[in-house]
Amino acid sequence: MPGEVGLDEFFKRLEARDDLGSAERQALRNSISSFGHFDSQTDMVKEGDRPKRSTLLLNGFAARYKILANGERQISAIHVAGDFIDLHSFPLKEMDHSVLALTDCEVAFFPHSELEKLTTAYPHLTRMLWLLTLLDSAIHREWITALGRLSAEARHAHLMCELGIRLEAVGHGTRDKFDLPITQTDLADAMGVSAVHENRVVQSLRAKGLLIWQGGMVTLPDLEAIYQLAEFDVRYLHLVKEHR
Amino acid sequence: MPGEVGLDEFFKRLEARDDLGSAERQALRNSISSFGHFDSQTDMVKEGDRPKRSTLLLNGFAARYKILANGERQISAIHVAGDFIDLHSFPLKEMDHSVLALTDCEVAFFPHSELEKLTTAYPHLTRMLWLLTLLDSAIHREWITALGRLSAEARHAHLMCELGIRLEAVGHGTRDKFDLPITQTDLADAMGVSAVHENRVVQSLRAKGLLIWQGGMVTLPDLEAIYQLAEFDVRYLHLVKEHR
DNA sequence: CGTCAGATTGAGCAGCTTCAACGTATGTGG
DNA sequence: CCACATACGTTGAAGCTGCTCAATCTGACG
Repeated sequence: MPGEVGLDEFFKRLEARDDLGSAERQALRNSISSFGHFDSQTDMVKEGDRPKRSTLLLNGFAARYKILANGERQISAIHVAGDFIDLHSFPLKEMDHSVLALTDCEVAFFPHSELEKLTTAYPHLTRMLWLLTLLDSAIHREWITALGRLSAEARHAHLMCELGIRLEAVGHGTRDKFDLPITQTDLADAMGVSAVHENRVVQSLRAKGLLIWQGGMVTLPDLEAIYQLAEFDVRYLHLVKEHR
Repeated sequence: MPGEVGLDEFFKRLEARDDLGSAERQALRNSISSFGHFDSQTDMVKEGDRPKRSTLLLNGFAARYKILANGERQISAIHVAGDFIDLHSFPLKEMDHSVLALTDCEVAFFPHSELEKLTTAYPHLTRMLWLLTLLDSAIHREWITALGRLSAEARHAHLMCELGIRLEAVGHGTRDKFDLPITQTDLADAMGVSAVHENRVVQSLRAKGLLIWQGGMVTLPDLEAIYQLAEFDVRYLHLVKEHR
């Protein structure tokens, strides 16, 4: 495992929703077969793959995406440190989309055979892993709402709000200031707009004093205002610790 | 339980992905606390609710939705017979969206206490329930792609293709002919367009000979053509039986 | 200093929206 | 059995959001 990254973000993400026992934590650690690295802009898994392991993102940013007939790309999820990028491939078996490293990424691999053992021996841990995939699902629904009914500007604002909270929850920055070393072109493919329009959206948010974004660092100077513009309600991220 | 509905659709939906043992089937049956009915256009669960049970749709159509600040509605999922409408509330605890009965609905209730027992005693069954929520997730991703990158016409076509397959898989009609007793206004809120435009989309698909929709019955006269228009690839529904 | 990826700008166009009206089928009360 | 109400579908016209194409700018890097 690279010296500077570990499971801290992953455990923080889990413990934000429910306590883990030390046996559970150890069982998770023991389920890791190896660690790895992906260069920026390389595929971590591909549509049609049948992974024998799931990949936990320790550091960096990744995106799930599909390519359309005309070559356009739609990003359906952006993943940060502490997220599994393909835990769903454990029950689902076949990937129905690809996952791209948006930056250099450090990862840990969990063989499905080990995950299956976990589901037999640790029911509560199983529900916690299930929960992680349900959080992805909740975020998907929020994106659907944003894509269907919000303007591109509100949608971009919404994503900034979401990433701030998600990154803060794993100790990477704060809800109003965090690293986001990815391009406007990548964001455009998540927002369902052209790169040109995405740029106009960013400029409009800047002009309104709601977004500072330079050198891969995002600052949201007026959280209350951007939350209102984005109709952002943090509850869909389920950051409440309780028995799961 | 009403005489005309049962768990057939649910078991078909599961068995399309993996075999169930008779003990597992029985355990599922025994987990039902009661049956119920919802009138069309009533909420089955509401955003903010903390359900103590999950609801399996035995018959009818339901939709997950969120309401926006300006009163607009976005539907993020359409559920058919055999679908759990809120299985995710078991690990997630709090509903981050509401679910509406689009038609009269017959349901079965599974108390979370019973589901928790299942996750302790039946690891494989637990993974199958997990799988069901992952199928919802896969559909969410497909909707995100459609909302972000397809025209309203292709998007509507895509939904027709999807519903055909999903309904066929539970024995309600065939992929090219099935009941869909819901309004264009409801569909518009799923497609992320205005009711007026949704109507124009429907007419355009009719004019192209790809859609017949009258009296709540959908026929897709040229499956190959509509699949191509919609860029529909059935694989995201994971209708493959294998060890999960 | 040249190169290249990414960001920015302008201009014209297409898809979808809004508003408003009208059509059509079904049901209900007098 | 008619008068009316209601829900849903359909149509037209004007306007805005976001698109495409094409060019230009900027900063990082070899």
